[in-house]
Amino acid sequence: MMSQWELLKQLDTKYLEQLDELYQNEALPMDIREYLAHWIEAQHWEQAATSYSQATILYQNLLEQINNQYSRFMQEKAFVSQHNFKKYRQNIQAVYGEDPVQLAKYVAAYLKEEGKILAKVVVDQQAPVGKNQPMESEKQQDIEQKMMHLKSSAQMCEQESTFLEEQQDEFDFKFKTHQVRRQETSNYNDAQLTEDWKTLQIMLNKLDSSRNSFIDKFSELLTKAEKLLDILVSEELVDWKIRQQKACIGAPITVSLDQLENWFTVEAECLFQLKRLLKKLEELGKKVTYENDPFKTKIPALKERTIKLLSSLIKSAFVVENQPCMAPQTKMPLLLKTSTQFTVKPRLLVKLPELNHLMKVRACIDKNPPNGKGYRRFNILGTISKAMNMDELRHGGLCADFRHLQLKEQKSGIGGKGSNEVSLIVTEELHIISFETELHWQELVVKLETSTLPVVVISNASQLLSGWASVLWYNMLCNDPKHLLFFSNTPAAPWHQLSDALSWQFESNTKRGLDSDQLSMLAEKLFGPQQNYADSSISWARFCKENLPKQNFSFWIWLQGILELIKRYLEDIWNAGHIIGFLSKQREKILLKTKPTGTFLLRFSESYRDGGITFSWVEHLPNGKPKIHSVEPYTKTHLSNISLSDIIHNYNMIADENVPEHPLLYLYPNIPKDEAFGHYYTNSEPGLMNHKYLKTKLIVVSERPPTAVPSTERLESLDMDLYDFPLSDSDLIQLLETSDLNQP
Amino acid sequence: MMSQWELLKQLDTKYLEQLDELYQNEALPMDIREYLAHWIEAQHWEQAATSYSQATILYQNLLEQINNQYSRFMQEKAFVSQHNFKKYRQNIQAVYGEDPVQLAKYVAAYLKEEGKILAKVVVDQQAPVGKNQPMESEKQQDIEQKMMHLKSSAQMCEQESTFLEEQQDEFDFKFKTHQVRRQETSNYNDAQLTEDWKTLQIMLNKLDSSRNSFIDKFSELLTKAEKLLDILVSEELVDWKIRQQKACIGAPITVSLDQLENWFTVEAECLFQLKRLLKKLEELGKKVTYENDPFKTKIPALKERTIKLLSSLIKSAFVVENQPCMAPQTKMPLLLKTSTQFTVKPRLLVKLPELNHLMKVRACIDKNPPNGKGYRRFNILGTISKAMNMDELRHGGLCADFRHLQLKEQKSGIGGKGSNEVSLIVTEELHIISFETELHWQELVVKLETSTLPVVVISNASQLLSGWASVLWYNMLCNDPKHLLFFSNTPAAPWHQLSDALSWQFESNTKRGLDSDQLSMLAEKLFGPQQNYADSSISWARFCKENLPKQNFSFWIWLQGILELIKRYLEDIWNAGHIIGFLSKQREKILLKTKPTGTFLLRFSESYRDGGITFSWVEHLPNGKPKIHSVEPYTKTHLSNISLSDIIHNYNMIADENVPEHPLLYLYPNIPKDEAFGHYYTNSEPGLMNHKYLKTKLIVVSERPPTAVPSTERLESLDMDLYDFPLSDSDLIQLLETSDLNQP
DNA sequence: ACAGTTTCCCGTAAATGC
DNA sequence: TGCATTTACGGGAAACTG
Repeated sequence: MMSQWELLKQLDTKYLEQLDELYQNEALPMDIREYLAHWIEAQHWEQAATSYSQATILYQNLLEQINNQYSRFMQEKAFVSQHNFKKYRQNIQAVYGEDPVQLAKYVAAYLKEEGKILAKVVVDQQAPVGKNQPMESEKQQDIEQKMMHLKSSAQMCEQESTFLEEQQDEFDFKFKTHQVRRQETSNYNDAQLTEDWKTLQIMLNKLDSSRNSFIDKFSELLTKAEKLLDILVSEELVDWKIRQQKACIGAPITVSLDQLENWFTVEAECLFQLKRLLKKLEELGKKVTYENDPFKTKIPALKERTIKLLSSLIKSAFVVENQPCMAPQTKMPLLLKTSTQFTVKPRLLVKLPELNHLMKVRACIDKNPPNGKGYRRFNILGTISKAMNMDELRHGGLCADFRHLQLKEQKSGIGGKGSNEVSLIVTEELHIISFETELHWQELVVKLETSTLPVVVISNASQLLSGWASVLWYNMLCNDPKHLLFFSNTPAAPWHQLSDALSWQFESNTKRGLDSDQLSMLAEKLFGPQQNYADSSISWARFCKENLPKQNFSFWIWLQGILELIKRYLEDIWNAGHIIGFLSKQREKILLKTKPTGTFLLRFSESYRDGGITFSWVEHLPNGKPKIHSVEPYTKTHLSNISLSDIIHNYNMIADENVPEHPLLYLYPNIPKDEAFGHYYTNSEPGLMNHKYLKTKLIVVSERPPTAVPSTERLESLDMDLYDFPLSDSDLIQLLETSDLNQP
Repeated sequence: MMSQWELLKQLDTKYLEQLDELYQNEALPMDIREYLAHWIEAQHWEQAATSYSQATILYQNLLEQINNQYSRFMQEKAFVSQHNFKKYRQNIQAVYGEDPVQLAKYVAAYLKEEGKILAKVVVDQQAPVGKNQPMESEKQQDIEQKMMHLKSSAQMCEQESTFLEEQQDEFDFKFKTHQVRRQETSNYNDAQLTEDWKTLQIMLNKLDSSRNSFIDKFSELLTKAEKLLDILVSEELVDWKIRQQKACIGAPITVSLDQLENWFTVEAECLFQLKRLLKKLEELGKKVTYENDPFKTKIPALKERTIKLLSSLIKSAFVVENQPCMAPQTKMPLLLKTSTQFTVKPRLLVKLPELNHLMKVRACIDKNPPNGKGYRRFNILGTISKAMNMDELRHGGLCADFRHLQLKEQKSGIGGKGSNEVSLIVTEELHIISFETELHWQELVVKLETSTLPVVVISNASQLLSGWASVLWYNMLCNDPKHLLFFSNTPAAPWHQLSDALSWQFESNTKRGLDSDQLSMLAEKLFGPQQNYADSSISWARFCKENLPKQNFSFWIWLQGILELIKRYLEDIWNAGHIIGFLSKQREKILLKTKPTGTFLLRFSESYRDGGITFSWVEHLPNGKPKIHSVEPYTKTHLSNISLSDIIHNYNMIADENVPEHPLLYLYPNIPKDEAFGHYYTNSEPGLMNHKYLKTKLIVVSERPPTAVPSTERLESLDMDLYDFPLSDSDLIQLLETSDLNQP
């Protein structure tokens, strides 16, 4: 089994950070936690924390474990590890030798905190959107219960039918015996016959009553099944579809169909069982019947109900599990490019082994196109007809996995019927791919159809972002799965929804979303400064069509440019949380001004279309006034050659005939530069030609502007108030000569 | 009219350099040559050079012209130009005031030298390859003469036929009159009749003799035409085809078909004329004939000869003017990529207006594929059938311009018939596209066929260079136009051919080829050091398949990597001749060691696959020994961000807590750095956000290696011989402290 | 397993269409 | 004419295939 520690180590950055913090307090070295994970987790520390003797035993055992590990290191010649463990042991002896209970307390506390982190993960995963997590769970349990009940009721019906059969057989036997006897011995012993007849009469009455009660039960059972199906279809499936929409646009939720499949399958099995049962009852009814026999009068209706219910269930069970998607790693489903392959996967949630390879699914696009003039028409190329099958090895569902499909535009002459419709731009034009199949099984004939969410079709990657904005907007705001004219009257988006969606864009492409400060900055950019953005909402045009003030690109293009920059060049330091990125210059000043000279932070440029990042640092002038410097933002052009970390590492300011200065010292709030970025510096690898050529490196420099001071350190103690004015060279020389600072 | 000076200024770099050199001697400032171009060229300087009075007049006039120009500058407020011209005038007065003849001599000499440069251009353009320029021209004149002769002979035949007709008409008339008279007046005036008969006899004899002589002349004419066609086909057309092959691989020759078309057309016209003539003669023969009439006995043979000659001419006249080519600007014909459009243009050199739109040409590929197992088969997609037509507007020929064709591989099951053939790699597999058409005209039926040179078909741009090597090798070494198995036994290339071809690669992609020094370095790289490479030759494998010593790429790949680097990032300074580029380190040292410290040159790296360029400079150590420094080569990765000129501009060496040094001063041999490269520096444009952000720039730096001296200037006067040994920091400090150099 | 070869597809540039 | 949209294709990487 995997240890708790192993589980923890696999978590996302943000949880690892918590873990890291937990072990800041060095009560237990993490190395020990790591190497002795299984052993540590197997002990009863909590108990030991209240018992001196137990604590002592654990203490001794821990030391022994450490020694064992030490020996293993020795065998592996892992010298450094040996050294460390030796020190750990000494340390533990020194600290806990007198007080092993304390050790037990600490370890117990650690384990408990770790457990809390893990628990939080589970919570976050299960209900990151719907806040009604416990309710959900209750609902699910309720369905589960009803499902069990349905199953056992059906089982009981089955049994009862056996009982009915026996009852009727007994009657039948007696009745036939009676008839024979009456023929053989007519007039003989009339009383006996009358007696028999009476008995038969009673038996028949009982049988009739049993049949009636059975039919009633059956009907009741069907009613239950109907209600249950309604819950599955109108609540659970609808809910799943909404979650699928959110997941499509990046929400960090898993949208498994397994539970739904299970429910649909169980109910289908029950219904098929009932259907078989009805057949059996019909047979029974043929053998023994009588006036007002309920089997004769009521079974046809029951049969019809069952079949209707079954086909309704099966129709609802045909869904698109994986929405059409070009390259899964780009995280942009529902956005298709002509002449580019895509994948889509419809699935039948009724997973009966007998259905494997039974149903052939055909794909087609735009079965019901809107009457628009410029509405493009497409053909699907590739294998558009596939049998649904289940991949038992991979525990998969019953589905048709379409791959290598592609769209081609039909270059028709004149397409439009109705001509004065709204003509949408291509990235707002929605299309639907649908799937059809038929089920012929056990006298059942059901036509199935399902379709994808609306899809945007582009012809070039340059339309990608614009198309993705449409997909985002649609699935954020519209739960109608077929509203093809959504963009002919596009609704505005409330900030509380949009902010989630924006964060998802980052979260799904990197290991870090946007925090509330960052989102605030974005809100301010969209709405202007306000106390609270909860009730604000932004129009579609403002979001991605109108340009930002003074720029020639929209908010969306700007934001995506930054995301692209992060994905391509800044992923490490973004994940590490070193980039505040989204903050206004005002806020930047507020953050930096109280910090020591040389404190810097990273901020995304607001004026670059394709993403730019700048660093700003604070310098406290001798007059006490803080001055914030920012460099020209770096773009992908720069970063493709030098990593931002290297730029930060080597950045300096030059002035002719002066020694260069390095103005960047601490990453805000107070992390020494090398501690934050040192990990990412490119170390000049000792190449093959070390001796043939002089090593070179690319660095970024600025020239010290004339208003600034040539050397901060040297002048810091000069308590003057001159530096908001430009200084001439001679001024500076005078300054330097009158001070005694040029003698080190 | 354009002045000589204007013409000169439009020439290629290499000529401009000669011009530049010419004016190095400042006998006449180039400014004056520029501004007074027309006037200067209109005077008779040569005459004046021998006549004091004329020289004096010109001298005076020149001063006046300068004054006029000076006034114009004044109006334009061109202050600097005013200043210059004033100085020029003073200078001229000072130098030539006493000796105006000298001035005239100089100017005359200048104009003469300029003329020589222009003449050289014309020569270079006309016969840059074939060295037998005058012979060529003689040959052409000879053909031209024969052509004229043929034409006029045909014309004379035509006239003679008219004479013949008249002669025969006269005879016919007389003969018929005679017959009538004889009938009307039988026995009357016998003597008159006899006389008439005699006259008729004489006339018929004359006619017969005329006919015979005409037939002989005609036959002679056909013989001439046959000989002429043979010259056109076996010499001129073959010659053109060879030149086309050279031009395909980059040779700077123009391969116009116009003259050939003219010749073919003229001869065809003559032959058609003769054909019509023969018809006419046949008619004449039908009207008047007699025993042994040569028209009866000889015309059929002549007709056959004429038709045979005509169809032979037309067949030969069908050629591929433009070989298949993907993108003309890449300069790589005969190299096709599957699924990529290409162009190809067959042309009929017989340009008769009547043939316009008459002939439909069909394209197909690999009509006669070799029996090879792995030989791929292709289909041509696109419009593969086109009528030949002529674009009169653009003075074009009669041709079928195929565009938007593309190749697709036939994915056959098992293709091979013969199976143990040599299986060539794709870039050595040759294919031929052929064109078929038929001419039905004037009772003539001719089937025409022509085909392209062998083509290499690749599927990805990564195979481009390899494929281009094949095209180069084939057309450099093989004049058989259909040798599909050329690469099954590839011949070696003599250096004298290869060196031309290599230079062409640069010449066709930039404005500068390779000079003999550069080619020597390449030869040395291929053959090792030798006195003379004229007789060396290099195998196909060594050229582009085997790796260079210690590298993992071939000679060809290396060279193309450099060419690519030049095309993309260094074109300007390459064209300007600032890059020596190809030279060994030994030679580099020889060139630099006698030059002052700070003299540098640019050299291509020999160890980078995708092209690398480094600069090396000389530093004279205090001990007098020259030391050559080279930086790590720059690759496309660097140059895509900073131009080499900017790197050179800002390059410096740093050492902690020292002022950076700029070690690059003069481009070899002695051009100040900024003079050579200043033109190409990126001036930091004053952007929009000058005040918001601190300007930054990317620069390249090296750290001063410990063996070198911290500051050349400071230590130059220390006459010590320490510097071949590493110095420790403390050594250096001591050195500095014991000298008095740290007080500026 | 692998090298030679082809296919796939992004992103830029050019062409096309409306 | 100008803008929206599509087509073309170089180049890097993945996929294919004997």
